[in-house]
Amino acid sequence: MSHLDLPGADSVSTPLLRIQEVAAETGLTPRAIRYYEEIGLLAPAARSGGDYRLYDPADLDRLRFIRGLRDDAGFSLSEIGQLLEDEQARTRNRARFRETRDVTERRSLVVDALGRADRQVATLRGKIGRLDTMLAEAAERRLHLARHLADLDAGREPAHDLPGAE
Amino acid sequence: MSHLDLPGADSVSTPLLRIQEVAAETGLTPRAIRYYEEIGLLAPAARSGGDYRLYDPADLDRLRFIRGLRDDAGFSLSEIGQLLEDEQARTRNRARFRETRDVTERRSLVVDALGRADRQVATLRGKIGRLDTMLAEAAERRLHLARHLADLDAGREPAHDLPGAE
DNA sequence: CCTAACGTTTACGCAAACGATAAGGTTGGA
DNA sequence: TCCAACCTTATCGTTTGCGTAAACGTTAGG
Repeated sequence: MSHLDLPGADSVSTPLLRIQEVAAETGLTPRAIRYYEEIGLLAPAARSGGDYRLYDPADLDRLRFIRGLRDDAGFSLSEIGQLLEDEQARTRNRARFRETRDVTERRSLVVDALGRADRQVATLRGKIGRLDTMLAEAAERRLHLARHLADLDAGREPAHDLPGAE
Repeated sequence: MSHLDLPGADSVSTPLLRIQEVAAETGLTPRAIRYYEEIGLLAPAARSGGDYRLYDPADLDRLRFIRGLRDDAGFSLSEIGQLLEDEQARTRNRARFRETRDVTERRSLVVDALGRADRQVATLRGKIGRLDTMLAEAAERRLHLARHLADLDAGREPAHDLPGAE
């Protein structure tokens, strides 16, 4: 949606990709991509005459997003589904927003979107917070060890505590 | 290890718990706990005469740790196994450290531990970093929405951008 | 027109991480 | 001593997230 796509200008719009190219591009397997479709995580932008799945750049983004959530954040596909539904609702809301002039409806659309954004933020903050706690513990252990090593290398005996002590 | 446990003072040491109490305490199910034992994530501290599994406070910590990694960080049980092995190695190293006076060996033990700590830190930082990116995006969307809502409530038309625009 | 490479649907297979149930032994209190 | 509540091992079932083949249609090039 970064630039205009004139209706009917299919020939110059975007080069639709077939599933294997998409797979290579996203690092997913064709099977995984079809599976994601099966469980409702994405709809391929189009189908060819021979019923081949055809994907546009937006689909690629979506798939990369899914992969990120799966690999990086460790979310389950159903959790990812939730996040994507929010994303979709957001898009629908934007469209609806532009269609109406009714201030009340506009407001409620924005409020709705805000609620979903809050939920996403809260979800992510929760995970990050818990990971931060774990990181802090690990970092502190590391620091103790580094200090101790410095002491050893300076020929000192550890004046402070033992390595790994909390 | 916060206070002394005299050797041979079994009667007053710690109240060993049976699996269901452990389950209630940790939020895991008995089945899950047995399964974790099955795949080598923990060894119950003891068994009763009738072969009941008996757990001590350290086991509880370990189980809570496992649950945290699983639920909060989304690690697989095999990844958790790796982290726990590191933890174990760390404990062994501390013991070995206290047993030796050889400065060279002591140094190598500390270096070893430091390497493991670094790996843990790096792993966690990676995950947190990727989550932070996602959080930033979500937070920015939220901000746009909040601003827009404020505009609407002030009776203004949005002077800046549309809701949800990047 | 032929065919290699790619796609389709359908279906079965598999590892992970348990849940559920069966058949039986243990514990601890009335 | 007896029973309810708890435990044991063992086995099978379930969900998730795909891999892998079968049987067949599509596309694009020579």
